[in-house]
This record gives sequence, C-alpha cells and structure tokens, in this order.
Amino acid sequence: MTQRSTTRSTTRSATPGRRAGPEAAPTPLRPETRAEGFRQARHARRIELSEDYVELIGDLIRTVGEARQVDIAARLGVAQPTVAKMLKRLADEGLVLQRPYRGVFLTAAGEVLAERSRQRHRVVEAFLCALGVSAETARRDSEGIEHHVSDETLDAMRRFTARAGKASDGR
Amino acid sequence: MTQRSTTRSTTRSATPGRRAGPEAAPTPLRPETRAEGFRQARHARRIELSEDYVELIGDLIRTVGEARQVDIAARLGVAQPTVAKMLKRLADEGLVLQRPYRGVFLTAAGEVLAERSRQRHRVVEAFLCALGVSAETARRDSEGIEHHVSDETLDAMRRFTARAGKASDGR
DNA sequence: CCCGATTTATAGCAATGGCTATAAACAGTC
DNA sequence: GACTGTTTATAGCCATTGCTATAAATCGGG
Ligand SMILES: [Mn+2]
Ligand SMILES: [Mn+2]
Ligand SMILES: [Mn+2]
Ligand SMILES: [Mn+2]
Repeated sequence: MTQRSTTRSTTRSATPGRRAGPEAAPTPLRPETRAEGFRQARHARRIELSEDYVELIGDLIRTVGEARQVDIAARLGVAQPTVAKMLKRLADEGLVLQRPYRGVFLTAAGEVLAERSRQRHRVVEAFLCALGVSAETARRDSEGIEHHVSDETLDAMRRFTARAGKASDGR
Repeated sequence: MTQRSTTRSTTRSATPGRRAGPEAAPTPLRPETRAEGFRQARHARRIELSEDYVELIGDLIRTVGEARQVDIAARLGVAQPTVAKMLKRLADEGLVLQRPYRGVFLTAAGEVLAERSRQRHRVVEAFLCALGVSAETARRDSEGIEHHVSDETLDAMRRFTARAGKASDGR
C-alpha cells in the first residue's frame, strides 16, 4: 500500500476532513455506497425486457384474445425475429409457453410477473399524470421509469396519487 | 391481406367499436403509439452509460482532482478493464480525452453532457426526497430513473420540489 | 387438395457491456 | 538506478439485444 490506490479510492472520503456544515457540499460519498445505485440500475436493466414482454403478452391475450409474434413486434417496435429469439429465452426461463403458430401463453410464473409489472407500470403512469405531466409524456416516460422504481418509491407514488385525486376530486 | 395480419395488428384498434365510456377500459392503444414508449426507453438505455460516465468523471475531477480508471471502476462497481474499454468508446465519441497513466478528462462536449446529466440527476434525487422517500432509496432509484425522465417530467418534478420546500420551510 | 398470404423459424451479423487473466508501463523508495 | 506495488492496457471469452435475409410451416379460400 505505497501509492494512492485503495487508500484514496476507498478509505479516504469515508471520514472527510471537514465535517459537513449545514447545507455544505454533500459529503463525497463512499465509493461502495455510490456503486450501489449503479448496481441496482444494471440489475433493473437486466430484467426490464422480461417484464415488458410478459406484461404485453398478458395485455394482448386479454384484449385481442391471443399473443402472436407479429403483434408483439409491432407494439414493441422491433423486428419479428427479435421477438422470436426473446420468446425462446422467456420459455427457457419458464415465463411463457409457446404453442407453435398458435401464439404465446403465460405460465403461472409469467402471470405473476406480468401482473406485478402491470401494477407497477400503472402506478407510475398514474403518478406522473397526477404530478401534472401530459398523458402522452406519462405514457412514454413510465415505460422506462417503471423498471427503476423500488417498492418504497412506489408506495410514495401511490400515496401522492391518492392524495392528489382526493384533493382535486369533488371530495 | 387475406388473413389477420396488419388489419388486426395495426388498424383494428385505431377506432374501437365501443367508444370509451367514463372510466371504462382504457382504449387498447394503437400499436404504433405503444411502440413509442418502448423506443424511447431503448434509446435512453443506449446513452445511459455515457451519461453516467461523464457525470462521474466530472465529479471525480472536482472532488479528487483527477479521474483514474480504478476510481471510476470502484464507484461504478465494475472491473477496471470494463472501464478501460468504455473509456475508449467515449474517446471515440469525442466525450473524453485520455492521457495514458494520467487520468481521463472531459472534452467540451463531455463537459456539456456531464453538466446536463448531473443537473437532471440532482433534480430527480431531490424530487424523490421531497416525495417522502428515504435518502438512501432516493439515491439508488434516481441512478436509474434519471435516464428515462423527459424534459416535461423534469419540469414537473422541479415545480413539485420547489412547492414542497416552500410548504415545509419556515415560510 | 392446392394456392397464396401470413406467420414463424433459422442463420448470420454487429454492437454493447460485462468478465478474468495477464502483460506492460509507471511512480516512489531505497 | 533497480525493486516493488499500482495502474493501464490487452487479449480472450461470454451473454444480451438488436438487425436482415431467407426458408419453412400453417391456414383459409377456392
Ligand atoms: Mn410496463
Ligand atoms: Mn417498460
Ligand atoms: Mn447520474
Ligand atoms: Mn444513472
């Protein structure tokens, strides 16, 4: 431990020389602490697609009666082979069941994930609307945001939306 | 156009048979419309890393004096070669400048992106706090959410945070 | 029962974002 | 100026997510 290395990278800012005054620079943050956020975001990115797929498949089955690759592709804005490959992966993961040329179906596990995802998506979208964002923007932004919202934040959003609804409602 | 195809996939739900009553099922949504959200999310995912890197590099330069690969890696929670490769890409994109064994620096373009990203990140994090989320959760969730927030939503967040601050403030 | 349109499947390609293992360059210390 | 530990660079490797082009399967009508 001769040069800078771990000392600076990890230990140094743990106990900063000057303690934070009121409203001072926000205390540099330990590297490990900072990494937590990035790790969480990377994890969310990894499962994002699965969530969007099962949610969309569930929607299609309910509204159209079946979920075909072409329809999934059209709604995701990707090419059909992209969907085919992804469905294979989802089948491997036990989230969907493919009946060739007869559409895709959700397994029990898929149904659970779909419902959880749909719920969260709805909360986020409704929240954005309650916050005063236009319906179009709420729809578009929520498609990405939903995957990065923890349960705690989701709860806060729910509370706010409910409050806002009560306030603007007749009562 | 004999079978189902485009008819169902694209045209069908454009003008649904039953017009939406008050608070009825939320009108199935045209496939193209739905695809917009997914496209926006995919786009955000593509530039997410660049944003996080330049923001972090700027932070390091300001607080530590220089941005070394090891320090970036520690804060992102990834391995150093991962950082090395990414920095090469960022250099190709004209966002950073590498002086071998002397740290990374931001180009003018990098500086601009970094500042914009940092700003947005701050707004989102402060907003989550104002919403009543714990500081830790706000820090972690904002790391992912920030990249999916449009200007319109960002504005709404700013307004809310300001309002909340005024409300709880002495006056 | 065969045709034509639609839908799926497959092959092959590329970019991205991770990793480990290892070599090379550098900076301080003696 | 050589040792030694730190930092960068490089060389593979792999998984993921997208694409195009093309072949195969299916289905509804005639
Ligand atoms: Mn969703
Ligand atoms: Mn989504
Ligand atoms: Mn950020
Ligand atoms: Mn981020």
